[in-house]
Amino acid sequence: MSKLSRAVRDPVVEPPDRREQILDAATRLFAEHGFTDAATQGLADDLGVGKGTLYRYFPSKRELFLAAVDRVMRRLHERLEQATAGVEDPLERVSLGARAYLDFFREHPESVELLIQERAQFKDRERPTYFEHRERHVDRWREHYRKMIASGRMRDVPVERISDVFTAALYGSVFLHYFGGRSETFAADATDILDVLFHGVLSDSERVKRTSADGPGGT
Amino acid sequence: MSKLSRAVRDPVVEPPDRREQILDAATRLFAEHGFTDAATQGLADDLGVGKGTLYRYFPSKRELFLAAVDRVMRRLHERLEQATAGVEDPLERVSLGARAYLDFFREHPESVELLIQERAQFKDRERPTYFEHRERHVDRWREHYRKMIASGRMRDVPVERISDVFTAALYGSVFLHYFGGRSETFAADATDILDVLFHGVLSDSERVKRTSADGPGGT
DNA sequence: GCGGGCGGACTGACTGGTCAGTCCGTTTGC
DNA sequence: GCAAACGGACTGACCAGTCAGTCCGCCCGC
Repeated sequence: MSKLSRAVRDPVVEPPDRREQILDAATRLFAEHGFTDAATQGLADDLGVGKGTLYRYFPSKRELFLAAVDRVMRRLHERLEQATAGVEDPLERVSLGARAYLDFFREHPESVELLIQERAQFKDRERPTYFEHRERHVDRWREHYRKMIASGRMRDVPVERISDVFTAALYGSVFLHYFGGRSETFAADATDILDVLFHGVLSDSERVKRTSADGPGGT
Repeated sequence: MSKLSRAVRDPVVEPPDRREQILDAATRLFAEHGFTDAATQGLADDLGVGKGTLYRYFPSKRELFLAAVDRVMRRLHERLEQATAGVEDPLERVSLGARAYLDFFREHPESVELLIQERAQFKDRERPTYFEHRERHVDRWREHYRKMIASGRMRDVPVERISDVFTAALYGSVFLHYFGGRSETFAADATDILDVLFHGVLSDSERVKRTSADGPGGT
């Protein structure tokens, strides 16, 4: 009886769980010590399992690491999806997306570390995980820019340029903020970044609605 | 006589030369293989010297690496200085600076790699080299923004926000461009980035001079 | 029911290989 | 001839990955 209910509720420790547990601990450890300095023995110790067990779930340290990075990126994009779900207005969507992007990395600084580690340690990879994921989603964002240009809400600038600069600003902000340490001071707030970016991207008519510019000037 | 003049001009193979040679080779090697996978033996081989010699100039692999990073950053700032030397107009200075910044990293991709490697391998460092250098120079840039705000050429936005977003966009652009591989497509061109950034930063009056915005829109 | 045995999840000591850093013999320049 | 500079063999630490063995839950034959 107790045996049966146990079998249903807590069957030994079902493998999928174990895999996730390993990924959790690995993410933490890799983020804390870096790929090279994170010893698999330490990971096993953290989990309270034998080292051999790790290799039952992942063929190598490298694959384990990459699985952790991939999971992080999947979660980022899920988060973006959630944040923008049901919102129709493209401008609103972009704002929410940017905010969610920054929030995600602020809430999960270990994700930033993992991206850095991937770039640093696996130079051989044709394309880092970050880009693989970005490429799968960037088109949707560009579509929003196109719509806004069509409706006269954005200046007619190549959408690739818009998305590239947006990405660069957000990406750069995440990294600088994460690196810089002095979290409070670096512009991590989406509002600040969007303020600057939008006023380069929005059409005049859209722009005057949200800003009070001032003074004359000349070159 | 020849001894004397030689002692002054070229004492033996002056250590500074040898030191620079080592740094050159180390920069190349670290950038190519990453810190961990760059073996000091390989470096010695590249240079055609014994491994012991390296340790006559640098106390450890770590110090050697950090010296290389530091040199890179010094060179970047020299380059920025040069690029803007003699130019009075603050707007012009900022443009030239941004351009020089991107050019520098495009011409020296190994510098990007070194910055990544530093962050990845030396998590213990209070502040990465990049920031140490940035902090020594950022005030000057902010001064330009202040001037432009005062003269009505920029919107009255906190200068910290301006410099943070500018830095983020440039920094992000360098990294994305470097990572992304497909160099041609990513907006690495300063003109594109500045176009977007300036129109969020410049005052209306300054803005109308350089853009033709269009169409209406509304939220 | 019940015991024997089967499968497979798990363990951790061990191996093989890698390298940073050392150290002393040698060479070079004066 | 004597420093100072150099070379490169050597060592000690470290660690990913392995594998022979253990342990435990379950199933099957009685």
